[in-house]
Amino acid sequence: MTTEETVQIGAEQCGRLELDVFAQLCPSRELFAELADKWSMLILMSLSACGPQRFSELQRGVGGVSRKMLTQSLRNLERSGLVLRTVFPETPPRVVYDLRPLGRELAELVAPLGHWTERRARQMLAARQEFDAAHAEG
Amino acid sequence: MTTEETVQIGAEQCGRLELDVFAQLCPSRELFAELADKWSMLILMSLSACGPQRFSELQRGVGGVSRKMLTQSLRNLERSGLVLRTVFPETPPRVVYDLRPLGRELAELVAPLGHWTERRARQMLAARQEFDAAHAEG
DNA sequence: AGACCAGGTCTCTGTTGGAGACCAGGTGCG
DNA sequence: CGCACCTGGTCTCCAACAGAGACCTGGTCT
Repeated sequence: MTTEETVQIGAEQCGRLELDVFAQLCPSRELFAELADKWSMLILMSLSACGPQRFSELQRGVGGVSRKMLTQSLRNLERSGLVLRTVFPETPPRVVYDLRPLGRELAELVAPLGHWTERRARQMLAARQEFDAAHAEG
Repeated sequence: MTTEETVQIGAEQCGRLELDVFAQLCPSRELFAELADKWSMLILMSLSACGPQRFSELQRGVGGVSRKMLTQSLRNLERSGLVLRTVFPETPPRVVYDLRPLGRELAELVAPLGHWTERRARQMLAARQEFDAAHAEG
């Protein structure tokens, strides 16, 4: 099976019935690429762990995220129906983000990923040191 | 900055002992950022679903990945102890990648994410259309 | 001799992310 | 009155990064 065939089959399948994240042209791949991103995942985790939050709270909660990326990721999540954005027309303005059912579902799959990373971090860091040491000589 | 320094600073930022993916300078954040990436996740999913694979098989399996990114992602996964790379000194050369226990553990958390995306894709695409329609006028 | 194979690396260029300035417009402060 | 300040963004600029495609290695086949 050639690469072109794979892509074509993937596109056809996605156009008709099957959705396949492995297929470059499948819409589900686009969605997956958007969700399989550190900022999107950290935002979902923060909303899941701490409940509804304002823009600035999220920025503080997700260390190191720029306003630009926070805005962009939140827009995407909102657009795909994972997050609800509510504006309170006060002054100064108040905007609150919360998970919608779809987002809550996803957050429950993403959170374990964060916990796993924390639990296994030392092991992975040790592996890195070993790898780096082994490849320093050669 | 060495890994040691990073760990120390990160540890301080993270409250001395705790690893916290939300903290910008925590080593676990760096690991998380590396894993919360579409290529890394798709590679893990492919290895988990289809077993050990050669470089070119992975490239065919993970639609749209460039050799550069495939190499880079595989190196990272190998470095962190998630993936095992085995070279068979034949001609032409044969290189096989497989999951190590740590990688298999992670793959079992990542796979549901892919399946969820496929299962919910239509719903998310519908939400997008609605969102785009609502924002087209305004 | 020349082409071909796998599994990369190198170079160049277009896209993306981050830093920091700017904006709206209502409020308190002097 | 004039001015700074608040939030939740947007705009601009530059550095970093991802992708496309050329090149490499070195052994076999024609």
